[in-house]
Amino acid sequence: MSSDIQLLKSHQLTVTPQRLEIVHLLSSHGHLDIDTLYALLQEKFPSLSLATVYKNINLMLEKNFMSEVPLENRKNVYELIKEVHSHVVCRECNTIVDIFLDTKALFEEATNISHFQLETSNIVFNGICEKCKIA
Amino acid sequence: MSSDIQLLKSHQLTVTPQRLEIVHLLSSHGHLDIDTLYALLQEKFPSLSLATVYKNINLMLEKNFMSEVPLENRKNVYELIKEVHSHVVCRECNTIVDIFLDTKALFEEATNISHFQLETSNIVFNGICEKCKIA
DNA sequence: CTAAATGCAAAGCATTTGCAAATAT
DNA sequence: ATATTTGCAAATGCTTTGCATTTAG
Repeated sequence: MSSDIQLLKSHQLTVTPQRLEIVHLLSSHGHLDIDTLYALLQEKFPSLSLATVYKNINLMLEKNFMSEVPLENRKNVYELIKEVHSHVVCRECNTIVDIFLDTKALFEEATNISHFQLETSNIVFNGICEKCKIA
Repeated sequence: MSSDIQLLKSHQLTVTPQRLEIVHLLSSHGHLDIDTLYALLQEKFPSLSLATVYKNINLMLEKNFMSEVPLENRKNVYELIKEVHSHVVCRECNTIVDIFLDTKALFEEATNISHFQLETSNIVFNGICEKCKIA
């Protein structure tokens, strides 16, 4: 898709087929860890090197093109930068869902208590999703 | 301190000098990553093996004696299990502060939006502490 | 005395680096 | 044509494992 090309260019990233596929996979899957991303990329580029995936992830992190989400008991996952949001993780099927919460009050509370000048937050909820709850 | 001994015993952990020092360091420092913990332990036990530190951390995690806190752009830190709380991290001096927030409303909001049965949350605020702000 | 923990060395993963060949602009 | 990226292989770094020795209960 040409919007993916624009997205890469707007972040000063040279457009390569490998990078386009990374963008495509991340926008269709939402969040992926390195190994899953590599496995999916290999379907399209069997000779792709894992080193290339690492290099691109690091580059894209530097360019603020993607972000790294640290999770408990799991490898970090990566997602394209988008509106500020929180995550909900299913402990059973590992599904990660984005949720948009109003965190203003909490942010203020945290500022008042800590006396820090707060800039960002990372909020993750862990539990079990509807499907897994039934099963 | 004998309370540290009781703490270990109550979690079915054999009491060793190395473990007592781990408890002592964690209760005095609050949060430590592996390397810092290892460095501090070596002051008291110069021949301590890093493998022993890893083994103990894993054991203590299993026994729900300590917990692992994943942070952005940093190695995980470890802390003794205590009341549910959130963390505030200074990007300048890396100080980590515990804060006790009322997250009930947010928890409910997240539950309503996601339809997950939520169990735990991990809330981290990043910013700059008072001392570093001035400096 | 028996079970468990420690320390060391080796093994096993994860991530990064260097460089020649290929590709993007 | 030049600069950048890719893929490979080697290097580095982090964590776990196996085993002999020591320590705890």
